[in-house]
Amino acid sequence: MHFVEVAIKVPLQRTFDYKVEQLLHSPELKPGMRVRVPFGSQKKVAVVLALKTSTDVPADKIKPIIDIIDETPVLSAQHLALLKFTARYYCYPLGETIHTALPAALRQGECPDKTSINMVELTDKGAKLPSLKAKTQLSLLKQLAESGKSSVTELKALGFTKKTIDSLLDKELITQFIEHDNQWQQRAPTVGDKPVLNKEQAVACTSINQASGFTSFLLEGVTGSGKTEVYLQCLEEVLKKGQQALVLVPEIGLTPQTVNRFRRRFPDTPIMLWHSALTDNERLQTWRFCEKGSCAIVIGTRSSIFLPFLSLGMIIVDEEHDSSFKQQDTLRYHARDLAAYRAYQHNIPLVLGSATPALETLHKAINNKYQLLSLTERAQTSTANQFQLMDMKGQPEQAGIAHASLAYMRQHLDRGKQVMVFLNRRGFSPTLICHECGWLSECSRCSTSATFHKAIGQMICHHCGEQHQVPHQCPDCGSTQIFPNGKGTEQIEEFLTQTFPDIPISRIDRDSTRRKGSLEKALDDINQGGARILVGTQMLAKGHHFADVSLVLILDVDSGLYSCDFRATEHLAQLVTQVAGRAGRSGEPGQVLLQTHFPEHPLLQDLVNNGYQDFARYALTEREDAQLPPITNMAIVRAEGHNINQVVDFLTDLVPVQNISGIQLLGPIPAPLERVAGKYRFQLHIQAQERPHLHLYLAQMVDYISTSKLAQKVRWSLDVDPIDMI
DNA sequence: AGCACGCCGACT
DNA sequence: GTCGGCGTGCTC
Repeated sequence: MHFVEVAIKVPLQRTFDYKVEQLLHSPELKPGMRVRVPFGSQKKVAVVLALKTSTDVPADKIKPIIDIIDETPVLSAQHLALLKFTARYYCYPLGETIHTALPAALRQGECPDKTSINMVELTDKGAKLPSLKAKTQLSLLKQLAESGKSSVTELKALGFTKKTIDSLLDKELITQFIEHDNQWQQRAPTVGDKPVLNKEQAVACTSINQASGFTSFLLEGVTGSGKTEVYLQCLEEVLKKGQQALVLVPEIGLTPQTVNRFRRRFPDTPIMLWHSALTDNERLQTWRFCEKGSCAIVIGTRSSIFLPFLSLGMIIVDEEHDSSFKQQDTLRYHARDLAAYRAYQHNIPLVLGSATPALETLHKAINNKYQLLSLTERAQTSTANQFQLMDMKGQPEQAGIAHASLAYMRQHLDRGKQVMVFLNRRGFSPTLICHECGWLSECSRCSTSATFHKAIGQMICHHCGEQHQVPHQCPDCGSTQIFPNGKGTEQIEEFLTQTFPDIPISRIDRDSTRRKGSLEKALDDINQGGARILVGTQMLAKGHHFADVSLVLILDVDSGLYSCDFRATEHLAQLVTQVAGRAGRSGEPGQVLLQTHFPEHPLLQDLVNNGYQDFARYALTEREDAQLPPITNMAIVRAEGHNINQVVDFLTDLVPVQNISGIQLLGPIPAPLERVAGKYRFQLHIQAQERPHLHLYLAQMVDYISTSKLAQKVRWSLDVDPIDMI
């Protein structure tokens, strides 16, 4: 008699055994294959973890598998090991972990093997970029001129229609061909034009290329220092060895410009993209191409860390500090940290690149776990910025902008430059206040305010989305004297429109870019010089290049200085540095103004005078003193429910699970937003000097929770290595 | 998480 | 009489 141990997608910290009755007649059953099994009263797809000749399950309980789905495993032994590690590290059920890693098409039943892709490229006629009346057709030609070739699905993702493609095919400006999954013969790549590296870049490339086996590098390079060029030249060596590479990028980092740069460098190398907008079929296709070795480079967001590779030669994580690498629900994995495990597994180099490395990464570099490579020279086109702290104490101001700041804005605008104003709060004002009785607009379901959106005349809660009409009168005292309280981007835009009536202004935030394609349109407009003042939130900070911006004004620096989240200053410094990187790219130095009431704050002083590199090292010593991550290791148990007592009781019950040495517990404490969408939220912080202690404790705790009756009354989740406290 | 089983209230 | 409410317990 033969048995199999399988993982099933159920929220249980255990696996299940089945018997296999006619093993002789079935094709060779191997770990990583999917089987169909009876489960309770239902049928489910399960993944085989191991074959065994005995089981602890009593004979009257064990059932036979129904059938075998795959002829070859969907998960290799190594891949299975990665997923087992992930499940254990994040204390998440293995079946659910496998479920999140697999593309939807492989989650249930058999699926057709998609092995070919429809591609298009320019014909000789098309390469001359003839003038066309149709604008979209012309821009498609331009895109192809940039990228070399492109799959039809990718073009559709960029907003081109089948009609546009068809008419270009009719005109014989482009031609269509099929790329099969065996077309990449793992041969030496054709390499496009490449610049000569400066000394630091060359040192970085040599170090990475000479690495034998698993080595982690932190490529710490200021904006404009040419990190991407280092990636490209390292990738070239990987391709020459006939190996594949994975390039992880932040969610907003997957722009056509980035991708085109890779395509132009390696014109005949299959490069595929992986991001949330792919359809199930496209995901399956990319998955298959990767596992067969038919795709050489994947550029992908967080979840591409779970792709299978035939012979992975390198993993690159660009902007490794970016928080989008950490999944914030269900399986709360960090793609950068899993990348480290994968690189170790495959015995290959890992390259983490950032101008503003996370303190976690820097800590490892300082302790020689990662090899530090610094790029300090800026390329010709960019110059170092001048930082200036604008002391707001006693300053006359309007709409939160100091008069002195306005004077600077005018100077830069008079010189024909663009100005960027940055405020991390959308809407007109975060609250409305009653002048008579002090009433504040609050969300009825959350412990937070309802934000005033003037343009659409609505009050909106930014946490639960609840929306209602703007009140004419105070709901408490009936007064009509109710006013906006505090500033949002909408208000800044309104004020600047009045102050600079002749200057076109563009506002970029989640509200102004809701419509598909509107962000691209706005960015285009800015780069054409159509808008001269840019007002925006986070969205403005990342990735986009604005050559003519010479002044950056950051309005709400102080909110990051005194926050309950110990990572707030780190994030503020990263943001300031990234925003500042948007200025001064056209040759002359940019100016960066930080408005603050605390100009003497040591962290601000350090950041402004010595830059992020220095700031980060100082911030690490603060974490050391406070015994916070990354010096110590942390996990948070979060719980929420409509009944506050059930939530608190659940967490309180966890505290004395076991006294394990080296564990500190804090809580239950209310979450920074105690009530969201009518639910109460509390958390328990767990900290340990030693990681093994933490994991021992967590494993035991999760085990205990599975037997706890109190757990059934609340929604709970465990966050290992949390990056924010919410 | 599903789903079945089970034990109480209001309906044709 | 029975339809259906959701509390409790189990899934190899």
